[in-house]
Amino acid sequence: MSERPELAAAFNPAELEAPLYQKWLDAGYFTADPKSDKPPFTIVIPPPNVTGVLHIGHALDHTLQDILIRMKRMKGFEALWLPGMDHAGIATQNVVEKQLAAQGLSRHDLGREAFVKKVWEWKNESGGAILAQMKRLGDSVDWSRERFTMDEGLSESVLTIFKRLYDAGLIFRAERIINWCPRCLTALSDIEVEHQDDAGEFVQVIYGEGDMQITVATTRPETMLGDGAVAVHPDDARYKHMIGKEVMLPLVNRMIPIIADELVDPEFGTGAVKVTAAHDPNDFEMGVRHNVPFIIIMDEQGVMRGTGTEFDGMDRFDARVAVVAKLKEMGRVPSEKRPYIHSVGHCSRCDTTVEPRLSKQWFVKVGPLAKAAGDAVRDGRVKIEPAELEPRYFEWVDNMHDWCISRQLWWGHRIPVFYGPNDEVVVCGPGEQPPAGYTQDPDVLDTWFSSALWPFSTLGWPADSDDLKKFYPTSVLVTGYDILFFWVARMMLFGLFAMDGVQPFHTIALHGLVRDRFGKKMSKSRGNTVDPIEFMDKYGSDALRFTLARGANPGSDQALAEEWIAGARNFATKLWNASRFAMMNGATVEGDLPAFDSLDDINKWILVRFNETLVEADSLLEKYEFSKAMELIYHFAWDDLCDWYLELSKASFAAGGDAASTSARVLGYVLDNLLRLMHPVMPFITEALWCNLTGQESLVVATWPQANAGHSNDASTAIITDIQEIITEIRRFRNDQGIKGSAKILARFSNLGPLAPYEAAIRHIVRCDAGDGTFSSKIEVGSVTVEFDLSGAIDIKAERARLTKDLAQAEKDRATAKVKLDNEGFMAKAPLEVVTEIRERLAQTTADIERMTAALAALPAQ
RNA sequence: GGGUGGUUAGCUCAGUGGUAGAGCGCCUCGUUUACACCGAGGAUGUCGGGGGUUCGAAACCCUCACCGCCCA
Repeated sequence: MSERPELAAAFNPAELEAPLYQKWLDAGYFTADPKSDKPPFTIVIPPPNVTGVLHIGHALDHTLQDILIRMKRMKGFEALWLPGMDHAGIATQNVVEKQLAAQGLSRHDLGREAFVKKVWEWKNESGGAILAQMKRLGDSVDWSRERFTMDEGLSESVLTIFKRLYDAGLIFRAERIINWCPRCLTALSDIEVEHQDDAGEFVQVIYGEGDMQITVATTRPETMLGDGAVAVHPDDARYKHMIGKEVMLPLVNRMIPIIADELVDPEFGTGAVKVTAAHDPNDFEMGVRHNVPFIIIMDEQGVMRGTGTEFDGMDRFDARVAVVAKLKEMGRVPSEKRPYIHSVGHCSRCDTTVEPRLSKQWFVKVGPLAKAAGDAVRDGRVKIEPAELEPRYFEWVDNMHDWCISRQLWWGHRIPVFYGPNDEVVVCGPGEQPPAGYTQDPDVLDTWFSSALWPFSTLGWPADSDDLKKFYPTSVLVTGYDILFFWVARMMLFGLFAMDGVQPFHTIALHGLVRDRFGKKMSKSRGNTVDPIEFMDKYGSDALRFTLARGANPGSDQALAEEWIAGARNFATKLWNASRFAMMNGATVEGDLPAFDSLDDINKWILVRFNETLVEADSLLEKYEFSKAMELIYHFAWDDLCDWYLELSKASFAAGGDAASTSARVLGYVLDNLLRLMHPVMPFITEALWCNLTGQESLVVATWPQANAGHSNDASTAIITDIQEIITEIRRFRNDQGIKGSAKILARFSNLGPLAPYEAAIRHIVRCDAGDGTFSSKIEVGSVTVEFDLSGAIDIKAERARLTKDLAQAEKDRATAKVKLDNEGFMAKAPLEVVTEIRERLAQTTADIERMTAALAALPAQ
């Protein structure tokens, strides 16, 4: 056996992790080679915001990706995990604007060019804090390929796709109702708007004079100043006679028509709604249909303008109060409901109430693109895991609205559109120049526009690069279901278009959100957020990773509590100590593994159990069933290996000789392969242990464990199960009798049968010596009898209680079995193996009852 | 309003037709030379309510109730 450095007595992740990561970097293990003969396996990281820090959701997302990448790397794939960051338009601009504000400056004081320069400076100095944190977590990303959505290559991709879409008629400019954030002063796409239930008001207002009066109901009374009509349902008997006539709009004193439109719900409110075509998406639609004027009554900041009333200059919410007060004075408010809980849109970046606003913006015409994106999933080219989330995807891509892509910001990809003196429009692709005298559109593109190109822009597109040829389409996209629409669907839209119908990924593996210990959503306002860095400091990255992987059932949220992570740390410690023990006893990978048939049942059994665990866990990991795979591995390592195999082997290790060296070789094999299997989820501790065990350089580039068909279906499993049962019964007996754990007692075994070779192992575990004595009490397990010499000190009361309890359970079980077997329907229709099983149960419980009844009778009365 | 997921042990969750499971927590015992970040033993559930299908239902169907998420 070769010399190996002794393992530290205690597992100390804090000391272990950073040097190991550096070692991996230095060795270049994470760098993928496009010229390799190996089949590719590619994941592009969901690019975190350049402003971001690692939160627990990233930790989950990255852990799952790293598990897949590390596993595939070991399986012989050319594994590429491509890292990078998103420029995060609004978020980043906000950060820098805040810094300026601290100096009393706005971005306008600097001017556009200087401001953008400032943002770049900020990015270079303070951006990307998350990258160092990813190293802490152990992400095996290829740092040589790190990308940024604003870098040169990606900017070229943006220009290229913009022009192609424009030329294909899929990008257009139009005046439409868009979501406007009066604080960020920019347009937002539908999905940048979060709907919350807010406490508002629901006010009825009487429009008109004399005979021509109609009462409308609204949650936004201030917008009445911009009303162009009143709408009712065409079949509404209450209002049929008024359709086509005009009413007086109060406060403004303008005559507006009453129109009929199917969109109006006669059941809702008064059945009559005001139509503010420039400030509400539904009203806009009706406005278009009925030629209602589009009257803009607010400026960009949500201040009332141009109504020609006393309300001009008031903030929209102040105006709401003032308008209602005035209408009340006039006796025009017959009813008012407050609070009225209804859904209101908020800016996803700053939470300001969104203002629908008529505005000229650039849009992507999503119809044909979304159709292709839907079809790619429908025809199976792209799989969504878990499949239960497919309906959500379809619901969205099949009903997608045109995508507003222009943003009134300075930080981002500037829209490559130039306007001539007579409103000519020229779109410039990469390297193209506009005609002299043309001016560029001042707006930038939605951040998600460049993110949508991520799976191929990062690989060199539009150039036909080696990377693109080797690594596209990517293998799997791993992300939270919360950005299925923001990001995933958009990559499908653009990927299929740009890559001539080749999908950006084969599989979309969706995970859920990390929630607090009670399953509540984490939020700063609730104060229930957790910091993954803190957990890594305290328990190690492996523990955090294992916890998150163990909680990750496909597509569903997971609760997380600090104790769970402590538990995973305990598991790591267990693994450490078991490995130390194994190596103290000479566990080795040197020499051939002895022939399976030559082994005793204990060694056969652990090989069979490992093989089952490997096959099953491997298949689960391939199906993105991380939680179930972790559960299997955890129980194999802790229960089978530590609690049973190591304990059962102690006797032979203590005895030394051939048996000990055989077990040392088997143990070396199991440990070697278990560490390989666990490496993707716990890379640090497994690396440390495995290198120590095998003397090899690194587990990162070791091969994945091979299943061994020969290690299966063996009678050893039944024998070990019997041994476990006997040991458990003896332990129960000792416990019931109040015998101290360390105390050795005399025992005599009879009828051990095939278990006879393991008597020493059993005795060692349950601390029962052989020898002459007075064997006054006994237990029976199956056909085996164990008699004890308790020097007459048996606790009869405890023994009777135990037997009585077990007897009751056995009688209950027998009754259940009997009912089934007496049931003609069951006997006629149940499958044979089920009937056989119940018959066996009946026989077993009957025998148990007989035995326990006799044992009870034999107990001295007391 | 449309869609969708859920309701199983104190808590968080597995369990898609054949005697109810895990982790954590709880109780008892324990300084047995890997590990107290441990070991051994134990307690705890008419599987949300009601109906149905079936020899057999936590699981399949219907219905009700209550939670959640997405979209409008």
